[in-house]
Amino acid sequence: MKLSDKEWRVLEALWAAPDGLALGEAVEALRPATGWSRNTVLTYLTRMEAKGLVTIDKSRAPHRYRAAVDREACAAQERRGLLDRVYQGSAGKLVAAFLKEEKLTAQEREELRKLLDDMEV
Amino acid sequence: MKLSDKEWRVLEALWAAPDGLALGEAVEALRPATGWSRNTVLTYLTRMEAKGLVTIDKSRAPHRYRAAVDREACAAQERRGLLDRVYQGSAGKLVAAFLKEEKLTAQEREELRKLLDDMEV
DNA sequence: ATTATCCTCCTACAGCTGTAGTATCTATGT
DNA sequence: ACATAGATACTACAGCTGTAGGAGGATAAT
Repeated sequence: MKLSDKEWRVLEALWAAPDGLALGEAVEALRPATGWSRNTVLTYLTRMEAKGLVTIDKSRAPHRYRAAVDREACAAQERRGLLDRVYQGSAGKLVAAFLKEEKLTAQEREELRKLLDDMEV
Repeated sequence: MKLSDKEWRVLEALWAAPDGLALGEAVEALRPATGWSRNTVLTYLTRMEAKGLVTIDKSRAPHRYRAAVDREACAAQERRGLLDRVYQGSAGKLVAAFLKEEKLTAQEREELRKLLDDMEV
């Protein structure tokens, strides 16, 4: 399932709330970054339920909205998408491109080196 | 400019042909991977011209279609999109995720190590 | 000249995405 | 009991995306 930019924002809000959110809470959480009206948020939530991205607990009011997909799984899909579309599956090229372009802290570099070492075996 | 999956395929075909392609050539290049009809290809090309992704040299027939955007620039945008959307801009996390997930050849690992070393300064 | 191919242009149409508005129902405060 | 604030459901509508079909002009082969 390919997520749009905006769907990511919705899911981020839900992932940040393990017990789910009521509509009002979701609106509060999303408004600062998006400026969406309450109804826009509701539309996203219901459409995303239809797609299996969100579950809605309707057993009491207000309904509670929860993410139905795992964040890391979604992240993995996005990574895979980029890898396949742009780098023909070559993780080496892709990682090299990131390293060339982005600044990393000394600590991050250390960690990455360790990861590379672990792959050695 | 956010590219769709299919637009990437079109651009890949054009990037592979520095002198541009005539429609028939583009169809040939794209058909195996996509199965698109000639008109579908033409629709992509003309829509993508409107978006500034493609240039069409109409000075003689058949027109020649060329990529109007740079592949590396597009790749950079895609990378940035993933980085911002999913990793809040933390290249370290993103690269770590790739390293954990993907297998790299010894040579790639060597090269990445060198990149990390170069960042040291 | 005729016919078979290309090529280009214009049009179409359904599904998805972004962004709501309206109407209705339901607690809640007074 | 009544007004108010939330919540939910239903509807809307424009723009983008995927995927062509048909018409008409240009070319090439016979």
